[in-house]
Amino acid sequence: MKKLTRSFFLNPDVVSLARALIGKRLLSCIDGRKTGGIITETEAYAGVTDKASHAYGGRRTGRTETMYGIGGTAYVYLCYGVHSLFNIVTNRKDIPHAVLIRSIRPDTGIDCIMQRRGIHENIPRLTTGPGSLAQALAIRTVHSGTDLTGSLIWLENSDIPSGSLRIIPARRIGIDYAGKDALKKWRFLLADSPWVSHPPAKH
DNA sequence: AAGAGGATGCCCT
DNA sequence: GGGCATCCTCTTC
Repeated sequence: MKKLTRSFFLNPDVVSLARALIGKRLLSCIDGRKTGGIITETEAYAGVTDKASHAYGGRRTGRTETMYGIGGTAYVYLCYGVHSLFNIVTNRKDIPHAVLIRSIRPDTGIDCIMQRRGIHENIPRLTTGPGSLAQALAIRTVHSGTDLTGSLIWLENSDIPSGSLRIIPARRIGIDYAGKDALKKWRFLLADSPWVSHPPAKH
């Protein structure tokens, strides 16, 4: 299947891009093993104007520096001292937009993923939630700055017709400190998929 | 130089 | 629904 190229990641609308990533495939070939699957859950982080973003107000530190690079770069950081969280930097250089990939449905290297996760069945817990997903694909903080048009971590189109995808917007997770921005529905989920970390409330 | 806390996950009740 | 693991990054002194 066809690898996504630079132009895809340069979209200036990070919220649209987060939605467009649902149904694409995320792959890694790390430690000699190819693993990946269909993206089922994402969150948009809109840089300097988004209180939930690490780059809010133009913050620029050693950690966040990669967010200021060109779209199609990985931004990986450690959360709670335990979990690596994988983001895709978007937009042109110096605009620190990013999309957090929260969940995938695995379709490649499932045995390897089960081994890395210490789980011996193919169940949603394997690759849902950003920390679990990064562990499944062996993505660690050393991979921050990786070029996503290369051959270590990359994205592909899937064979799912994009018109057939039902996508649900929802509030982002774990950003209660972000005031009004915490209410924005900038998380996107594949409808009715069990491969998501926080299913939306039902009515 | 030191301390607080975080875009989480897992296990317990 | 609550506690805790675990450590890096950033802020402040």
